[in-house]
Amino acid sequence: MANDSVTRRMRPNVGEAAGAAPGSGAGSGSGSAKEAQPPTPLGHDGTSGVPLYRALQRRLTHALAEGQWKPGEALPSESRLSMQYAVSIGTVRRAIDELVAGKILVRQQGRGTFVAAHTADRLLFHFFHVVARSRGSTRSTERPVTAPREMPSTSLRKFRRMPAPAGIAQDLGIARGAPVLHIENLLELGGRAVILDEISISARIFPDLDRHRFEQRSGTIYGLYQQAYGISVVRSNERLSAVACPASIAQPLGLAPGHPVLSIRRIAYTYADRPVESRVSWVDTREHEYLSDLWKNDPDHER
Amino acid sequence: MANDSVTRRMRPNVGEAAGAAPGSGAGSGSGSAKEAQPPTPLGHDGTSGVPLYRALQRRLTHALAEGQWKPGEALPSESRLSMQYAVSIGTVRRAIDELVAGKILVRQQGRGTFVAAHTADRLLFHFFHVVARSRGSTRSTERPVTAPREMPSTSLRKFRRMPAPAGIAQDLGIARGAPVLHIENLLELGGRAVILDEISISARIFPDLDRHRFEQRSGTIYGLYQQAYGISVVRSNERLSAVACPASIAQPLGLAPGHPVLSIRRIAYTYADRPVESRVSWVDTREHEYLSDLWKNDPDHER
DNA sequence: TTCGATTTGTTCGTATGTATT
DNA sequence: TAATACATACGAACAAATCGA
Repeated sequence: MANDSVTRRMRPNVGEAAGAAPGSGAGSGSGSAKEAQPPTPLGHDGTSGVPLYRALQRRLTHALAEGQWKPGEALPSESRLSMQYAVSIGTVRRAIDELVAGKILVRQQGRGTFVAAHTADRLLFHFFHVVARSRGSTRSTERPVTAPREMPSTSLRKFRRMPAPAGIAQDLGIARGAPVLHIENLLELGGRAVILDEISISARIFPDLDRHRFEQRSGTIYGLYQQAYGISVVRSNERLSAVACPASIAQPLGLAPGHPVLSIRRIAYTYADRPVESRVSWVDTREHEYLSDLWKNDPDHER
Repeated sequence: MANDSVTRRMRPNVGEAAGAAPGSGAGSGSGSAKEAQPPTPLGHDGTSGVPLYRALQRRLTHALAEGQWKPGEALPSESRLSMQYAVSIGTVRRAIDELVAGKILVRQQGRGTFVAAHTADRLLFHFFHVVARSRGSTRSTERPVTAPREMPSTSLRKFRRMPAPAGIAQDLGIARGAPVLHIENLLELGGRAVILDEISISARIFPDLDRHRFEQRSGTIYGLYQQAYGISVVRSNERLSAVACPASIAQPLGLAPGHPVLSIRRIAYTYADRPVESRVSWVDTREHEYLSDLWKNDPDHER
């Protein structure tokens, strides 16, 4: 079998929680420790039942929530992280794996691991589920569901500050009556008004956001949340129903009142499952439909 | 650096594609080959750019499609698979990982890895997305979205054989006019008719399925497909829209014709993305809604 | 353009922990 | 108790992509 020089570890990190003289360092030869940060061991006594990689994952998630690395920025390399946290590189990879699967991080071979940013692409494929109605999905060519999604153009219709109604307060986890910003946004697809969005966000989380700033944003709304307020929407939860269109909604959509529309109640969350936005979308599904591909995964979604 | 005794491998499996005398077996020491099956190396010349674990994953998927292991049965253990395919156990785990994530396989520590079966639970959490309308999602208690789903009771309304219309033929990837079974099923939730399903399946894939066999099934419909015909639905794709309820649908649902209903077009697929079923569901969303939790993952969904 | 350093991706191997039978 | 099987963790080597000198 050869090779007994390997340090016979027995849980490397049994230093109990805080404190723990860093220099001791088992594993990975003593030398070359120059310039290296003192390792910040995970508080992990091995008896807790929590796997190491999950503890690290949690640590990374918290760091992300605190904005330690900005969207688009690179995390420290895997080898650096493995040193900083005194775990093996495999454990680091495992911790990152799930964050990548959740689209919170993005890995690029040869470059690094990056915090996912709210680009138009991401929005389209991860949060925007309304597509042109397709009869005859091409088939035969193997790539059935990469529907040619289209970037909507938006126009702001209302922007006002108001006290949170009960339902929205509950959605956002804030007190009833707390100030919220209520935004009404009309979305066009193919030159046609298709969706009316009613967006509610806590005014405390988005201070000094006003009509002008909202309209002058350069990218998507979630991009604005992220770039201007450091809030990354990473997940959303939607409940759909078919209802008769209220008159106030019907008008901007060019529908007769009472016409069936798709009503979507979405709650959008940031890192620690904290709600950020409550949104009701009214969708005219005469020419469009809601696509729920639960789920083609994305094993091979090149590009 | 010490330790040069490690076998200097250079791609173990370079045996070129088919044929390849099995006995030659590079890697994994010569001994202990008793009783072991001759390894069936993956045709993998290392230059193809296809990772080993993905080749193995494909191999496993094909084996599943052929019914090599029945639903509920255990696969060979990871160590056995690693011997059979002459890859490391880590590579086996990696290949299985994605199948587990896709709910095609289920791992149980200490027991084995099993082919997912269509139990009621699986149906409810993976394919059935209509839940009672919730105002005030409990919040506060950390487990927000494990909605208390309810098993629907069903009653068959129609069962007939007919030539496939164009749209359904396309959905199912069969010739127009080929025989299909068309099934109409009414679903009740809480003693109330909520969903009308119109199901279309190829009669060639489900020979001798008749009204009686369909009604006498013991479990879910997908369970019937699986147990009686060896066809496992592993994925589905749904397109939703809001429409005015046709009279023929309105009647069984106890709705006025023209009332808004949610229309869901689903195509259900088996292993190699082969379509199995085309279904249109009409949902009365006055007391229920469609839940699209894209996606809470299921990192910690104990139970 | 080439080359080397850096970083993620793949594969192997080993040891040990924990659940099941 | 012992054997089996999956789960976690570590480490090594090499492949492939990227980027700057």
